[in-house]
Amino acid sequence: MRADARRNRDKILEAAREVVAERGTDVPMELIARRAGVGVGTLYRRFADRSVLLAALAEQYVYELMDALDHAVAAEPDAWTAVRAFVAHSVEKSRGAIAAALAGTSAPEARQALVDRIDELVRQAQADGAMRPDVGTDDLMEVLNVFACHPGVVPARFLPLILDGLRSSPPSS
Amino acid sequence: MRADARRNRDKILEAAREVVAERGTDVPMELIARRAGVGVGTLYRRFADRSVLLAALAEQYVYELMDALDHAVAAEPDAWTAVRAFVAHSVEKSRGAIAAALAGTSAPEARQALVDRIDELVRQAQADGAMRPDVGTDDLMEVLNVFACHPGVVPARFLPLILDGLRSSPPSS
DNA sequence: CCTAAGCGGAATGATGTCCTCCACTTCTAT
DNA sequence: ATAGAAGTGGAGGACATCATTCCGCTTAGG
Repeated sequence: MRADARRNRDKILEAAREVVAERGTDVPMELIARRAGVGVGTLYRRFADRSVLLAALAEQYVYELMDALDHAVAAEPDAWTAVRAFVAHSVEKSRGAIAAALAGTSAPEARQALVDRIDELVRQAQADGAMRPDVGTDDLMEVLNVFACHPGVVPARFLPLILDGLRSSPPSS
Repeated sequence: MRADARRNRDKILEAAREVVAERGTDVPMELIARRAGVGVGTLYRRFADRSVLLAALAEQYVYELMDALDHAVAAEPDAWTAVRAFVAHSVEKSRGAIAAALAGTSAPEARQALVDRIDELVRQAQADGAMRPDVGTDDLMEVLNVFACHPGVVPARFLPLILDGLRSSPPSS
């Protein structure tokens, strides 16, 4: 593969990440191409069609999220703090792409591994008594997904509210 | 206006409410017509185009939300409890249509009146010390909007979490 | 029973998007 | 330096989706 081709491929993936994050997975291909500064022809040369491009994105994301999780766990001995850090990082960093990564049909085994690891951490946080026992990893994923699919909301503003809602023993009224 | 025509008009509005709630405001007109059990021709006879239909929906909703608010306030002496009741009712009852009602461009004065009344209640709840002082009516509206625009989430599951996050003095970690 | 009001849904035309194709450009190995 | 393989851009064909119109038929209701 020629060096310039590789560069373009990277630019396309980066552009796709941005545009998908902003406008969802069914954004016109031409927008992605333009954002990457290439023609649609080039895009299609690298990714046979939209689904292939999204699959590549998804795979990239799953691995990145896995890394982020590892870092959070390594940096924070407390499970709940790690969950917070991971969620905050993921939402801030990836936005819409999370949807593609988690809800898409690509790389199912890697995705499952990620979900399993998150689940482990969630159970720990619950065992520590820091997180409500009546919400699970699925709920966490759903929250991520809402942020992912709803570009309008400002994560910095709402994430703390939602994370507070996930904590244990809020005043009961 | 003939009696059958009036009936059809009502069926169309009801169908539009359902379909818009499920799939958003840019749902195909034919779907609305089919759900109502009429032909598209009939739909267009009553509502000149999509924007007119949405405006009618929006107006209807704003008044309904206003009613719901009145009821919540009348039934609950406590402001925060009333906020909870109102939000829960609105989300459960209207879903996507809230978006049309609150974000749309129709009936701006009625909408403003509604927002003002909600704001009043929120301030009261905050003055009572039941609701975080660092979130306002705008945030509440945004939450409604997220539920409205994201048909995938189950309100019964997530609303309590979010409302808990809006409450005062959650444990601080 | 007459007729104005109403009705359904095929037809039309406007948009918007995917993806192909090919004449032209750029790399890079020799 | 240069051949030619690899890469590129973007116009355009094919297609799908919808909004809206139109008109021959049906029906309410006086």
